Amino acid sequence: MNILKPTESELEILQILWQNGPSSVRFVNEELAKQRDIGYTTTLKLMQIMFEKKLLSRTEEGRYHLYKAEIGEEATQINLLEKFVDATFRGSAMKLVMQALGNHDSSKEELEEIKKLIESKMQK
Amino acid sequence: MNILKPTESELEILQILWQNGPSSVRFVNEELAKQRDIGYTTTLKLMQIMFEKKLLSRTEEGRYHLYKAEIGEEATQINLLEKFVDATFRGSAMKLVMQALGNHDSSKEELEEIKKLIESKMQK
DNA sequence: TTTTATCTACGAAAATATTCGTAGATAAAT
DNA sequence: ATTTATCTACGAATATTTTCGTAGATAAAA
Repeated sequence: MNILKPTESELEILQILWQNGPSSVRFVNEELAKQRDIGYTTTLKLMQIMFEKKLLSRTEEGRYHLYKAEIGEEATQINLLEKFVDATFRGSAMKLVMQALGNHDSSKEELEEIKKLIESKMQK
Repeated sequence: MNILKPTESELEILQILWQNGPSSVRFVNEELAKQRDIGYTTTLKLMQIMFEKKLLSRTEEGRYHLYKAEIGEEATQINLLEKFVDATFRGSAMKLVMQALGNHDSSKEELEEIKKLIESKMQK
């Protein structure tokens, strides 16, 4: 569907919408403001631009708008991951995985889950 | 040492220097030109800016300069990975690993290597 | 009904990143 | 020795992203 790469600010907004579902500008702005300084009209403008780009859709709910992410979280992650692996790890997803496993603590359950995935892939 | 986040163009240049060792602007430009349209003075300017930011160092070799990456490849990867995981996977490195494993083919040897790493982590 | 608060639309400033033209110096080629 | 090629430095134009002020509309409060 969408091949656009969201900017950093856009991704922040998408995250909030993915986590909370369709939301008003006011709500998104308040969430963003928890993380950093940002004015209401800044958030509004960003979301309007994203609407033009079709990254978001919106419905009129009385006087205000309810915005909804038009691109899926997982599809976007895959898309961005692809580009990130190319740019940072010269295309080697394995290098990235090793790096991520090496530098982030993870629970036994998570490791177990990954192990299972690997074993299933090794079958083939 | 360096906490700066290189831009996309800067990362491209760093990759070339990491792969080829200290290089002239001319060489870096030719490598970049293989990937996309870019003029010599554009590359020069980028590298001069990176020199100012201390991302690169340089030595005078006769009439021209030899540039060298001042930040390590692995340290940079770890740094960027950290930010990427936060921005794209809300901090869940495991999600990223699963996604990367799921969407990229990998050889039995590579999978074996990862499996070993996981097993060694599970010991603890 | 007048004031106050809250929303959208819009334009433009500010910040950041990328691109390139021009000038001056030096080496290489003719 | 003159021309040509190649290098650096520098400034500025472009492009992209982020930020916010202002104006107009409508609802809520006083």
